[in-house]
Amino acid sequence: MTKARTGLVKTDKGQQTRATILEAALQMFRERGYEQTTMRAIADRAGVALGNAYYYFHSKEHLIQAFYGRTHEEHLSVADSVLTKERDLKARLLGVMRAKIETVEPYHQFAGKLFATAADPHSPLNPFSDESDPVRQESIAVFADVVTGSTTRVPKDLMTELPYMLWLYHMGIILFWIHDSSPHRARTHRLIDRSVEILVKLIGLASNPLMRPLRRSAVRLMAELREDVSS
Amino acid sequence: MTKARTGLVKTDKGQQTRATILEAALQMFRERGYEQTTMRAIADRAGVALGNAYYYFHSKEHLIQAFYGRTHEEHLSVADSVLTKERDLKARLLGVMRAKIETVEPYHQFAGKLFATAADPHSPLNPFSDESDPVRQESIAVFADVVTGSTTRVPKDLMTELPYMLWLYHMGIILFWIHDSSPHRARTHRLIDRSVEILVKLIGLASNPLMRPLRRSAVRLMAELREDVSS
DNA sequence: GAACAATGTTGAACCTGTTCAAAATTATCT
DNA sequence: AGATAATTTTGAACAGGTTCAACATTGTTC
Repeated sequence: MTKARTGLVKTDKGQQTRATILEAALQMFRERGYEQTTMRAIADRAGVALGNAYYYFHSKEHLIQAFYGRTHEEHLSVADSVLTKERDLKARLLGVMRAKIETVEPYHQFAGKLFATAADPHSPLNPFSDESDPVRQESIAVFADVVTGSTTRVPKDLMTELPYMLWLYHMGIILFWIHDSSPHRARTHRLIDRSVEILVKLIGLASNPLMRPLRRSAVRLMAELREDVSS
Repeated sequence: MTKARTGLVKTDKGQQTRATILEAALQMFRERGYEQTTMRAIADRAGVALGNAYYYFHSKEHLIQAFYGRTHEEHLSVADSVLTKERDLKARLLGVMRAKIETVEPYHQFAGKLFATAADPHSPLNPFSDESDPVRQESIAVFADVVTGSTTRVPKDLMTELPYMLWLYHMGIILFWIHDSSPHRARTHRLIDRSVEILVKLIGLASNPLMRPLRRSAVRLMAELREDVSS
């Protein structure tokens, strides 16, 4: 049903051209933002014809997806180095979240457009879409690791859903970050600090027997949420 | 800083033309979706020249804003009738949420694009932007009413932030609804049922002295979130 | 190496959102 | 009414994303 993978590359030369175009695009996106960067300009800087850019990227939006994958990989590696060092849940979550923000910072200016495109359910960039499933799964796996690799014990039923919950939480933070125009993104950092603290408290509380009914409803709710997404 | 109000209307005739164009637009959006509807087609159906549509709506996106305002008003009135009948917090919140979904249902098909546009921080449609402030404030006021008009007592510090929290929650539900392709939007309705139940439980728990520290951090977090938005 | 197929590249043409100067209409004033 | 100003309407022109048929290059087969 969904489109084929972006870009038809069968040759080394093809690979090379594709990379050149992507490089040109990301560079210009950083320099003058998404809107201001014209497909013609990208092709020019890459030294290819306009049509050639479309041979490798079905649309201007698909260039965003490439960016997506790139920062994602970067985040994976930075997050990984945090997760091998720390055992404390709070430190782990904090580290991963900070890594995310830092990874993505150079693109703050055009991240808005990115997210906007991504919000459209018909867009392949949509974080809930089939097409972004691989990236999403990896992302969720990171949050699973955050919890399982920590010293905090989590009730089994919650453990099933917690990674996805944290992923959603992290999407919320990204949303805030996009709107954050404070110097050095200070507010986002403060928000992360505070929200992580609360989350960790909540996760701690979750084991309390008093919390059981609430926890169960929350878990069931999440399960349903996920079901909808993947169907 | 921000643009003047959409559409410069000084005359009855102007008002009339504006309405005709908006009507044509919404109708076509419903029929074939946002993307498929061309500004030229809208102008045609409204029986005016292309440029004239732009005289009343600065851009195609601004037509969405008009739609926004319209469903908003409709929701206000439906919600109001619920809030005068019911005293029980759960029933009130449930009623308001269901009213929202029903109001917005006819536009499900192009709501995706709507939300996508809205997600861009530079867009005037952005629900956090100055330009949508009036609508947002009214919306938040509804949720304030939901709580204060109910029989449930809420700690004062929480009460300050709760309406905004509920508004955010409602945005989340809308986001889910947009992605919901189940028949009759069954999943969204189930999600509302379950999440409202949880929320009401949580609000009940919030008065518990044990919850005080957590509640306080949550409130402070929210206050900060809002601050960022309005600055 | 010649013939053929697969892959990559080109640029003109198309579509649609948007702008704008000029024209038409309507309101206001004397 | 006539003159003048304000408002509304027009359509041509522009810009940038996208498509596509033709051309060029590279790989494969005999």
